[in-house]
Amino acid sequence: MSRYSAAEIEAKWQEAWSKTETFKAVRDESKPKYYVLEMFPYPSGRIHMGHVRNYTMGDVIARYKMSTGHNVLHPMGWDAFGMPAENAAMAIGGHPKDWTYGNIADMRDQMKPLGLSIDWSREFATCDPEYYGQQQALFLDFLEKGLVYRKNAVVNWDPVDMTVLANEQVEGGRGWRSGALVERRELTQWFFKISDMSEELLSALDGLDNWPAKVRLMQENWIGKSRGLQFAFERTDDGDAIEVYTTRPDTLNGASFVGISPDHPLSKELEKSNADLAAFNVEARKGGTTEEAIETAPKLGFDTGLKVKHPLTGDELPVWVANFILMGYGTGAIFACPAHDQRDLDFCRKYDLPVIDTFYALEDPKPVANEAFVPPKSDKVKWVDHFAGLDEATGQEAIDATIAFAEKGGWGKGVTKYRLRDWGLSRQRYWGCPIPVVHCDDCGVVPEKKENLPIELPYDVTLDVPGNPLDRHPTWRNCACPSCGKDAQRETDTMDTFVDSSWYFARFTAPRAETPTNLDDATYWMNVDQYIGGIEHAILHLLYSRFFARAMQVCGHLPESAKEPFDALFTQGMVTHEIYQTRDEKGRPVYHLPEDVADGKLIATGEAVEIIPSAKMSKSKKNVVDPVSIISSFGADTARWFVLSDSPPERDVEWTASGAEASHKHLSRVWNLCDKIGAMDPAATGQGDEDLLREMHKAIRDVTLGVESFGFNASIAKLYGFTNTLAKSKAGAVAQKQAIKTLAQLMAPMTPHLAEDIWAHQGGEGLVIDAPWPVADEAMLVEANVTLPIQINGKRRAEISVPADMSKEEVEKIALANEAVIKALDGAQPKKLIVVPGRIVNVVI
RNA sequence: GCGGGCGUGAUGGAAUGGUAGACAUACCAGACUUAAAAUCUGUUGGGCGUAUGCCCGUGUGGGUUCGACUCCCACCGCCCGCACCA
Repeated sequence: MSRYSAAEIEAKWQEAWSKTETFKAVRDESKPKYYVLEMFPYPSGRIHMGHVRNYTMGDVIARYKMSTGHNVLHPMGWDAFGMPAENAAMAIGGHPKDWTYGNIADMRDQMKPLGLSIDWSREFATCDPEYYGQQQALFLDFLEKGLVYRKNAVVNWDPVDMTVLANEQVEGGRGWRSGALVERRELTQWFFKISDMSEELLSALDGLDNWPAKVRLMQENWIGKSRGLQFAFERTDDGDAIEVYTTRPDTLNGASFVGISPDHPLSKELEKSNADLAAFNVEARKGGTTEEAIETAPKLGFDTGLKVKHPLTGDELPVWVANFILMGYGTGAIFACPAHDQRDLDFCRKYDLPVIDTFYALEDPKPVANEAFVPPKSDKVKWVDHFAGLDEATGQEAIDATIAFAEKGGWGKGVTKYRLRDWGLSRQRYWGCPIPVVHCDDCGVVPEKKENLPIELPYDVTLDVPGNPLDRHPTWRNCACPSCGKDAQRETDTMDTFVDSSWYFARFTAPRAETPTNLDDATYWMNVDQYIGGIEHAILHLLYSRFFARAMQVCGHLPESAKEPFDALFTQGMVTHEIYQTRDEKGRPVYHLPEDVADGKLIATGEAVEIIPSAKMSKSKKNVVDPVSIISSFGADTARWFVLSDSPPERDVEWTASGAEASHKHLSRVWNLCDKIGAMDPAATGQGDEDLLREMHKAIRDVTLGVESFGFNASIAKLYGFTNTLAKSKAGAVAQKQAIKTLAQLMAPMTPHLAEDIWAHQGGEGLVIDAPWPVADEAMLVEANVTLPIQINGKRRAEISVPADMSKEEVEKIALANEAVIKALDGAQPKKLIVVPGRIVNVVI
């Protein structure tokens, strides 16, 4: 008997698929199309287990759909622009382009042995000029349609390196290289007008039934639609207005001060003549630009000395500058109601400002001390003295009444606002798609002509000093103005890499087209029927892609039907691994590679290691498992089988060596089983043919259900079960052969190479990938009898076996005649008797 | 800080509001073997008990229900995102 040799059969079947061009996607109107896409990878140079899991899931879907008669598009590409290439160039020398293309070649080589059903003829990288040139064309189209504009925005500024920093380059408020305290600084930058589509992007979420509810909710919160009151406070000194926006106008009577952002025009005006305020603002602008940094920074305030008049009470309120007020949201000015907002309360306690209660809990009317009273807007509360005449009302009722009251009085109006900001796409970096515009002294900002695209990145750059090398390139910047022809200068900012990934799915439908898309191809292949990727992309990437699909439709690059580009979304979990650590003499952790550890001890020294379970794989923690070494020792099918088994796809899966070995053992077992059945006398009869086939049909039903509902782990559990049944079966050769062939088909999406080999071994016709998916015979699934548990007061005490179609009344009779029930009742009548047909009996005593 | 999620044996996990622990790992025992590996078989949530069986048990505390891992409230822990990481 020969042994299961993954290396041998995997190479063989990959060659067979390649020879027949099985995975080449060609338009075919006679079949339903199916577009399955996994989020494309960043070419770091090494694939990791997370990739294996992500692409295997997509591959299962793709292969399953092929078997069910679909014309499948399953492409692959590279999200190839971005900072790591520049960082590598700075750290180890070399050029971002060479580094990136080298990594792509390496990763492709590592990925191909997985046997994925990918149409490699459609492959591209976002750093290919053919791709980013079309992206530049899209930018110009968006510009023409008014979907792109320029305005000022804040960036992280490193005052020592004199360069813009990404958020991830700010560590604890300091630049990662220089260690200097980071400042927020304004630059003129390009923006996509995504906020114009806030309402559309929000309301269309309702139609995304096949997206996880949590992702829709996260997007909804991110867009952040709010209804509030906009009105002005009048300054007592010169009568000028300070416009504020509030979502809690009902608390207006509890206002204790008006707060403005350090970047509010009034604050900027005042700091010119107020050195103390100027110093305060410098301090307030320190730190990173992230919302997290701003929200968690200590709350600081500065009393401007100005006063404003409360529009209702006429009281004077002080005007403070506060570091936690964002210029980018609302009007950059608020009024604070400390009694009903914890942040305002902390601020007022710190600066000794008054706290005025505007409502109390119905049953507990006590003034606020050090904890703000913030009930849900739907709770009824008791109002201290509400101007709109309310006594007991919910917050929402009071908000509505206040807005109506303000509009009637003419001093304010109800306004709908969105938290969603326009998408800043400018990056002061080299390794990205150049923004195709030219700055001309006479004509201003001029779009490049489409015939001059792509505006290619120059190769001759140096990355040895911080900053954007395009800025200091001697000649690349110089060009002729596309409008007047005079000497002009190129824009040196490049695009955010999110732009690259916001339309690649559309490009895959016609990757070599001379325009961004080919409308016929896009109409045929779009939408993506199943998109698969990490939950970390739940908001930005997916929201930006939804915006792009709409903007591309406006420009005629996508059909109307493709404006929600992803019909179904699945977010998969990570692959984790234990971390093995010891401590050095100072107590700092020292990490060890999995291969250096056995039985909880270091192999070299025998020292015991601490084990941290279920940690995200990371190089610095040394808990990475390299798919390449797994494939070379066990084969791709084992790796694929393992990452699908055990954990549900949306959750993290922990890689364990024993689990991988067990997967391999199981596949060997299946292979041996195939060998054994193949050697049976074709005429041999046995016992239990019917039972085996019954189990086979149940396996077909359950495995299919698992694949269709992303329950791959459940499918695999069923396949284990069915394999065990088959291994123990004494059935005749015909039934066993049918069973193993069906097993091969059911395993084919997960372990395609092994499945092909078994299929061929058992004389299956053609390739298993081309064989139609088996269909469960309903008649074989019907069970004659069911086992019903009998509960007494909700606890299982006995069980009975009854015909599946037995009436409720008869089941009741049998249940009451049960020994355990009679004993428990002890002659009394049951209080209640619940019979759920086919499920359970509960006797309440 | 804000938004979203997760929490079940030694371990990964299963369970349309209906028998908690399917399937797998690990451990233990047995078969085969001169022996080991490989393979096969069996046991295994905790406690009490010879046993029929009984009690406890799904992060913690409450609630809804005939019945809760599942629904609701509060808390604890961990993970993801927070607009220049991809």
